[in-house]
Amino acid sequence: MERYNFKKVEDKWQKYWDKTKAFSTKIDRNKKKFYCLEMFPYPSGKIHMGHVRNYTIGDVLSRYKTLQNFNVLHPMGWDAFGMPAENAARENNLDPKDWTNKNIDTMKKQLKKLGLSIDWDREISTCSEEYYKHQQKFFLELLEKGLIYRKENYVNWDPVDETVLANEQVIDGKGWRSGAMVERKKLNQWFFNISKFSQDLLDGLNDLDTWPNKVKTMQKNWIGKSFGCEIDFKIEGKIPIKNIKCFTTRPDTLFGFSFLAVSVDHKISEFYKKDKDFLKFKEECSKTGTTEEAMAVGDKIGFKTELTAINPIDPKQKVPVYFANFVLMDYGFGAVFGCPAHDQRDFDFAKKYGLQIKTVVRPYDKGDDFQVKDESYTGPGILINSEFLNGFEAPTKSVLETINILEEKKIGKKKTNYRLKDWGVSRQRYWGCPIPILYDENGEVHPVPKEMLPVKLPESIKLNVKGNPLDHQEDWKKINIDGKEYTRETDTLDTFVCSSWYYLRFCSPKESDYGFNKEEIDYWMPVDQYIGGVEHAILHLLYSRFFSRAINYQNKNFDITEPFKSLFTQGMVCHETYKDKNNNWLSPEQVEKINNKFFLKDNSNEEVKVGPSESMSKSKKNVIDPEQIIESYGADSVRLFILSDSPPEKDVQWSDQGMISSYKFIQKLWTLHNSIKSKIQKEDETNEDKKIVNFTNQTIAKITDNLEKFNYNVIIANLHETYNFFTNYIKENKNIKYLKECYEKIIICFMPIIPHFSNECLSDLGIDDKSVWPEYDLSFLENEQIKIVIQINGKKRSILNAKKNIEERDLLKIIKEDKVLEKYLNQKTIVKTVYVQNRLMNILVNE
RNA sequence: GGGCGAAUGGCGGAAUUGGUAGACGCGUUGGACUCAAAAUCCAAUAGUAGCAAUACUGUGAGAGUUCGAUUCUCUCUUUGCCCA
Repeated sequence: MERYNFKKVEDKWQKYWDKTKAFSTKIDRNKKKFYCLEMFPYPSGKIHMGHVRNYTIGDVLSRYKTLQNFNVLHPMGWDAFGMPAENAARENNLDPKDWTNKNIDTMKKQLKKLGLSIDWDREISTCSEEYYKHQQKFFLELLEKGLIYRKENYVNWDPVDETVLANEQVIDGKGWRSGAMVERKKLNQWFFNISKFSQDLLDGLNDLDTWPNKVKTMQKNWIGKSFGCEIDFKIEGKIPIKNIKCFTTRPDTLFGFSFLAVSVDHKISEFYKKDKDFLKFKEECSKTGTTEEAMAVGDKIGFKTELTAINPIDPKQKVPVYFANFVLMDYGFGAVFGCPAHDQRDFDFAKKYGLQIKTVVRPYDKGDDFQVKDESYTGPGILINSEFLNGFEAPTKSVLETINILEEKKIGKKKTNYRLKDWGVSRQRYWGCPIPILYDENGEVHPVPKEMLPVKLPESIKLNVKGNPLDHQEDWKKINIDGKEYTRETDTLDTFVCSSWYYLRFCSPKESDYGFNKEEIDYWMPVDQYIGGVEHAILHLLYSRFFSRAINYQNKNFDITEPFKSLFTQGMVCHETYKDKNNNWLSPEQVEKINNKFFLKDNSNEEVKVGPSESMSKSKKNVIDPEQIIESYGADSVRLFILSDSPPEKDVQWSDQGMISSYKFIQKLWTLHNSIKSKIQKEDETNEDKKIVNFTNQTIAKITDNLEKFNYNVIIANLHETYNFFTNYIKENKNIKYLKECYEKIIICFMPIIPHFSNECLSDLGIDDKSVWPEYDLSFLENEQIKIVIQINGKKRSILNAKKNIEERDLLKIIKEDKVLEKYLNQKTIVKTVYVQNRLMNILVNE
């Protein structure tokens, strides 16, 4: 027997799949379709273990569905625009396009080595003109429908990347990519009107049964629907503004009103723009970020105006009006009424400026003399000190009742508010999709005429400039149409726009007139299974759900609101972290394990500090390079390992031991295969023992079930069990009638996991590769002996063999004759028996 | 501070959804082969007691429902993620 040569075998099958275009897909109305999509990668240079895991999971599913005779669409592409390319190009004096395409080349080769069943004919790259020209058309289409608009707005400005960030891209007040503290800056921006669909995006979640609840909850919180009331406050003061509108979710605490706070961008700020103190204050405010989090964490500061606001339900009460840094212009109306006793933020503010703190809610277990002291009380309770509102249960009843009263008195109006804000898509970068807009000499907006699309990115551009390189490209910026001078929009689109519709493009990757072709969309969409990291739970998934709605809006050719029918979020690949004595990160390659302790490879005297296992990242150096691993152990071994150790939705620990053991296991399977093959070739098949038929049917049942439920780690266990069973079985039985048919079925079961190996085994037996997922039949078990657990008073005392479906009284007879059980039953009365057929008998006896 | 999860041997994790807890793998220990090692193969491996058959304890802690709870309910502890 030849040792299993994975290099030869994997190379052979990969070439075969390539040559026969085994995974190319066309519409086939005789088959049910299955669209399996994994989140496409950013071409950063090389694939990492996270990709290996993500794409292996998707590949297992695709191959399984193909074997089940589905028409499977399993495409791959590149999320190819973005800052790393621009930065790398700037540093190394390259063209971002060349850098990106080179990476795509490398990564494509690496993915092919994993043996993925991908239809490479549908490969797309978002930085190609072929792709982004359609995106520009979508942009104009959405603009026409009124779903895109331009406004001057404060933005999150990343001073390192010199670009605008969406709120979602600001994490802990820092840019998600650069990590720099985000600043506030006023800029003219393009916005997608995602908030128009707030309610629809929220409702849509209800239909996504097979999405993880975690993700749905995150989206729900992000959309942040809140129910409350808008209240008009009369204003007294020197400025000609009579009213300020506030939105509140707690109108019931209106009697605890002690100040009114407005955003520095509120329209009344117009009247203070010559006030030096105010301008100074405003400047101060711009240092805090624009996120809610920055507001909550940062210092609460205010600027007192000479204005007073009148409490609409208690006109005697007049309170000061402040500008405050914690009030956001784009939430509600940019004005809030302050009730310090029952809002911690208001409480901090009131303490700082010595404002009144009036308690209007008492906890259930306190009396009406309850007073808020060291912190606000935000829990439930009973309204007090609130005149006609006294006695209402807060907040359940009091909010609704108060709104009714305020509406009656024409002071307030019921209102639903959403936290979700419109999506700012302008980015001051070169390496992105150009926004197809022109400005005339008056700054008026004009869409680029359709026949002039795509607006191509200029080539050989100087990147080494401050800000947006496109801004410096005068010959590109200026354009003359019919004798009129225009200036191009130099901002490019957020790369999240590119990934919001790529799932549509995969259906019609070659369609040249429009982003997709109706017939193909109707057949393939929606994506039946989407697979990716949970880190995209909000951004990418919400944007995609928005985008399909935006296309759908006023478009008779398109009828898809939810792009992803099912979602699966896989866990990360983790590895221990290592540091030397100077706290520098060390890569696993620099470390050597001796007697359970870790030392430097170069200097075995220095012990290495071992840190917790964390998600593999370049910065912590705890990465394992997939290419090297595939080179040493083969794709099947890697696939086997990456699936074996943990459930796919959880994090998995990288383990060299585990990797080696997966590799060895493939070798063992090959040995087994050869033993089985030589048995099969002997013709004297006389042994009619059906144990193997039983085992095979049960195993197929288990694997089918585990595949459906994404229990891929358990399938690897099933594979080991199968190995153990077959190894023992052929040792015991010399000539076996059912071996061949059972073994063939079993190989097919493992095809999704280890495709090269399984195909090689089948072809080695002389079977072509047009395999079909095996059916199973558990009725085979009918006359089998099965094991039944016997409990006495709920404790397991024995396991008996019995015929399947044995009657209770027959089983009881056997129990009474059993020698082991005798001592538990002797001289005792049976009070009750509980019989679970084919599983368990519990006998309750009296002492 | 709020929301949602999670907790099972030395480790990663199984458990037909209320029915044999610890499948399968890693690690460890012992043995075979070998001059030796690696590789490979065989065996053992939750804890306590026992030569053993076996018995008792055991799924973060405590209660409850049930003939029976890792699974359902309540309280608590620890921990993770998301939002603030």
